[in-house]
Amino acid sequence: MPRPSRWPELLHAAGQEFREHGYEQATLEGIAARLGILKGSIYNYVSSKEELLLAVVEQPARALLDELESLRADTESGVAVRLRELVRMQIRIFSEYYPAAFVYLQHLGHLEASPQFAEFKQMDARYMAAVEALVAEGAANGEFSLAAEPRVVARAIVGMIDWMQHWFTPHGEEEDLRLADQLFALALGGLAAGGSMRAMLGALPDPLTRIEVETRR
Amino acid sequence: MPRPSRWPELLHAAGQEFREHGYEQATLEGIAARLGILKGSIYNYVSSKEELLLAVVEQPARALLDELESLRADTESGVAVRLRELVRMQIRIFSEYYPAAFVYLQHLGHLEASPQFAEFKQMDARYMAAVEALVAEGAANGEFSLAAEPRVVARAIVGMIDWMQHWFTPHGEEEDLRLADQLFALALGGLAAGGSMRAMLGALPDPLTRIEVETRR
DNA sequence: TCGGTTGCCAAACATTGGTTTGCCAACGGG
DNA sequence: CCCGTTGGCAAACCAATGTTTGGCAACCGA
Repeated sequence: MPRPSRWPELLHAAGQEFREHGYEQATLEGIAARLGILKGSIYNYVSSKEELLLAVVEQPARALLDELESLRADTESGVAVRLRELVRMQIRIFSEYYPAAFVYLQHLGHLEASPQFAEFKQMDARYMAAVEALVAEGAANGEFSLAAEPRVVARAIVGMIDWMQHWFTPHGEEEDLRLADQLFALALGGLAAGGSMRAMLGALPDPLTRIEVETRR
Repeated sequence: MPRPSRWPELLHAAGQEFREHGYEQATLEGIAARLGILKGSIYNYVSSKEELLLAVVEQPARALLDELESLRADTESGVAVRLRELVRMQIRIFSEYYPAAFVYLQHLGHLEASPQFAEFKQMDARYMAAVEALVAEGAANGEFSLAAEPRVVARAIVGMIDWMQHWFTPHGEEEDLRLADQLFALALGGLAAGGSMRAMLGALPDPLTRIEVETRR
């Protein structure tokens, strides 16, 4: 029988297991079982469990920063448009790298704590700073009219999105986009967005097509 | 030397330790060390580590539901006012039961997974349902004009608040209230809340007094 | 065909950390 | 004053699980 490198499989299996049980609870045995191998064999690919977590989480994290960079390059669009793109992007990446991105969000704490991941802490800080700058820019040029400090606004928006892991499971691109635009509309116009503000929001997604929601929060 | 029951101390120590290291990483030894006793001695108070987590988390969880109940009893105030109270309440409880409430939010997943905590899962579901109902009521009576489904709106608001654990550490009642009202203003009016919507928001908190923010997100 | 490399098995290892047990000192009500 | 209760110590127990080691079979390029 053929013997291709099963590294992608391993990554996938680890992602699944980490998502279902969390990093601590997940066992190398469980991960290995998904490939039909023994736990010891995993050490042909990585030299520790934590390194496996790193590998899983690296892809979505890097994708996030990469796209953020290209978003920064966009100096033509208005701030609101760029913010919408940011929201869309984050949800798209969440879906695209699904189990991995979920794990990333879920273990931000662990990642930032471990000295192994100083790099991630930095990546995260840069991401947060970018969002904050975007908000501040909008406030400065008059597109936004903030009722709260930019730092707080930025964190609230990011939180709204990041908490999504608890109640949303990706089902497809169309739904992802719909959800992203709903969240963006909410961020932009709040609970009153349907009224007088509707005009400046542009075409809003159809609220009649229900978005799937998990029980957990 | 006197021998008072050190149960409160234990609860406090456990809360601290769970917050700093997370439930899995925290060790009974570490908790015991805070009291100057041995880990085995903890079993005079609880019969398992998980029971200790339960005990820590029970207070804030129950407080949350209790206050939610009294909020439901309020049928006089408008929906917006009740929603503001809800936001204030959640942040107040977060601060009041600080280490414990933090642990509660951080381990929602673990709690809901463990069969031990079926009760909590139910509590959480009821809480979420209440928020959703509030949003829907506001949409129905015209106070709100939603740009997204009530389920999504409710979850976004709750997420915005719950994610707070990652960047906010309580420093005092005044600041708590200020933060709560900023978040509420954001939920109600979004990024444009300072403009045309300012009137209907009433007295907004002074955005000049900076709110302390942690580095993490 | 041959030598090295790869991927895995099989089993043992080590250590952490939750849990159990038996005992003892101090306290406090009757 | 005495006995039951409480809270803690000391040490052992034990299970889970991350990690190591040595070997072997399949594959591959030369």
